[in-house]
Amino acid sequence: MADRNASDPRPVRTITDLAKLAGVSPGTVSRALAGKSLVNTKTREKIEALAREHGFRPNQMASRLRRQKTGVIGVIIPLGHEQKQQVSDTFFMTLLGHLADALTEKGYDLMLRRVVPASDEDWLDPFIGSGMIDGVIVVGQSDQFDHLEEVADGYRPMVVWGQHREGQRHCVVGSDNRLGGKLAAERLVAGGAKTLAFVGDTNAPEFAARFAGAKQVADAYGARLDELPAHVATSGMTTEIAALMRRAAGSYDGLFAATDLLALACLGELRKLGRAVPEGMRIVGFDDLPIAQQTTPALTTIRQDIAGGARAMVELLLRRIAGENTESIVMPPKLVVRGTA
Amino acid sequence: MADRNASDPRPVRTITDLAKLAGVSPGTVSRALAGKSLVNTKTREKIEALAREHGFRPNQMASRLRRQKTGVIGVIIPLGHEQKQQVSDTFFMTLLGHLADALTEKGYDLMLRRVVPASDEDWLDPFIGSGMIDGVIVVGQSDQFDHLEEVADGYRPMVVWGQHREGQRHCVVGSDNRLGGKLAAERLVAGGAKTLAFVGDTNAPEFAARFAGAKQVADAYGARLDELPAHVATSGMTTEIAALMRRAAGSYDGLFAATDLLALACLGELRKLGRAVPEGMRIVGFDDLPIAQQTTPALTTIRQDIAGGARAMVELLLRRIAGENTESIVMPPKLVVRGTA
DNA sequence: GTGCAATTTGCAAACGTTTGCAAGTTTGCT
DNA sequence: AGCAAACTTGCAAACGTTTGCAAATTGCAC
Repeated sequence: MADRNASDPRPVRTITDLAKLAGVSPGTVSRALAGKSLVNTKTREKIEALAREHGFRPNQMASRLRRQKTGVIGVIIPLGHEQKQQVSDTFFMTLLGHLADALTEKGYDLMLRRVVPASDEDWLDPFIGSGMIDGVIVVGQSDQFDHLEEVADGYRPMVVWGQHREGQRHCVVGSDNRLGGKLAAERLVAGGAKTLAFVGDTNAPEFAARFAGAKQVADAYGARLDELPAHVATSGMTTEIAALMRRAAGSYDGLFAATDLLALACLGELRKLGRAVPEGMRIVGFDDLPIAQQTTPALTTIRQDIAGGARAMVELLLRRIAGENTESIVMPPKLVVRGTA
Repeated sequence: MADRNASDPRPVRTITDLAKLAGVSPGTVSRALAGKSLVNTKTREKIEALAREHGFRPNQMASRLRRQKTGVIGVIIPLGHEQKQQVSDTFFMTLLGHLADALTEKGYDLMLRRVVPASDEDWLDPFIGSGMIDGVIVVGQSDQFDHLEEVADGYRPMVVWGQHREGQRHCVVGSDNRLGGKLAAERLVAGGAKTLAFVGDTNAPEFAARFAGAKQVADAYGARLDELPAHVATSGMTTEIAALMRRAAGSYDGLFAATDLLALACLGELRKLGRAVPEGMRIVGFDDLPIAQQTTPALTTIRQDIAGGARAMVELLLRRIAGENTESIVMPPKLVVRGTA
């Protein structure tokens, strides 16, 4: 408590202050605090003690400027043109949580930015060129596939979460959405469903792939698969789904929802309409968010390994920062059978 | 496209490079790019054009060091001692989303850090003292109330989300949890419930206040209110709640869950046990997360204004950074009546 | 043309670290 | 003792900006 109180006449702010106090040069203090082996154990201990006593921390801004390395990874979330689309999208937020953990573990800090590409052509470059971050993770491709390709040509340390396309140039990590779609459709068909509907907006590449996979299976089994465009915006989603379900309840016996959240909404609406699940309507979701276990009946869904994906993105990014060239990673999703299909 | 391609032999990296190109001094370039009025319109335009052409952005690290201002706000999420407690806690994540929006709007960047105070005594100071952030927002008090008080004495630009206690020294924004608890209990009692249980861990100050409020009402109406300690960890929560509900189903006719997520779990388990809601058991949650609308029956709950809270925190923090002294803000929650009570 | 104010610019000193190099010190060995 | 090798330390130059001050330029009125 000695010198730490607010009335301290001369707080120790810089490494030079501390050096004077310890009777050594700033350079030595720097080395001591950095834990380098070049400094005598006794002086190091003295300096460390002094630093602790005065609550001194070297200024990161200066350090990072000098070392030309920020120790910060930018995480940028492009929001679709539907303004507040994913304000609280559980999936992205969960991914973000895991990213934070993975980055912390590797000693990096995380700088978060949410942007609306539609309203700002130049959404990625200012972040990249700011000199504030060593690399960037883009969470979701939104409708910016081409722009990402372009940026990737000139900026190496970038990893994107999203859908992989043959021959693309930006490094991406994501699930095999097509496979996921197949698994979902297979499960529905296996349960006896013959007329299926895909609930979701196929403008997003991920969703389009899920639909394509399901379509392939449906065709193979001679089942029908229609597209029911629904938006993932949290507010208003309920009423949209309600209308959709009223129309759909009679026409289909199997639902493949692009997202657990959508599946959840469908489930709720169907129940209100008195339609039995899974007997009258089988449902498969996508993501396997924690809530999927909580519904009744619990949601049958396609599991994405979010934590694993986050770890993979971080690892890839660090390798890229180190100068390596990395391939994209496509992770296989898994069918999780519960009560709705 | 002229000089921007990768093969550019001498990229324009520093303000000095650009200065040479423009035939002026670095100082002038700096002033021009900063939009100061001290520079001739013609030279400014020339410099701006050049900057655009070469895709030049001044290095933020250097700028911030020099100006002693980072333009970054730290957001730190203390995780309870139950390690992965809120890995994907929807409430905190939603709050985070709104914080990101509010900060962006004010021209600040957001630096995210998640810490486990239990395993690291010194979780807040390194962030504060790093010189990387102009201020910090702490999302949730966890069990660190005293530590926050201590830090607040020496560090002004800090705002905390959490529970307000009479005479506390750190600036806090949060809901009137006690009032929320009262509203919940009142609703339960009004529906005819006589033996109530609070589901949640009262070690967290927020939850304790919710319990206290409910207790007060229960006492006033001569109803019973027991405490059912349950943890909010996402994994394992389901089984814990399952056990709890098996024991509770017979003994109570009203449940006040500390969180919508808990309420959801209870609802699911009770349904499995064949207990009718709300007829056999009335339930009130807390938060009013989007999912609360999706359950069947939809969840009656206590609504917190998350977006408003986020905006308030940011505004308060900026005022504090500017040197003002600010009072805490306690926001009144609202009862949202739906199907479970 | 001269004088004086108003504009524009350049100069150079910060901001607080890190680090290559060289000087200084200790240690170990003959 | 003497000398080389190993270990510690100090010095000073970066990192890329911003900004107070002074110098240079311009404009304007006399």
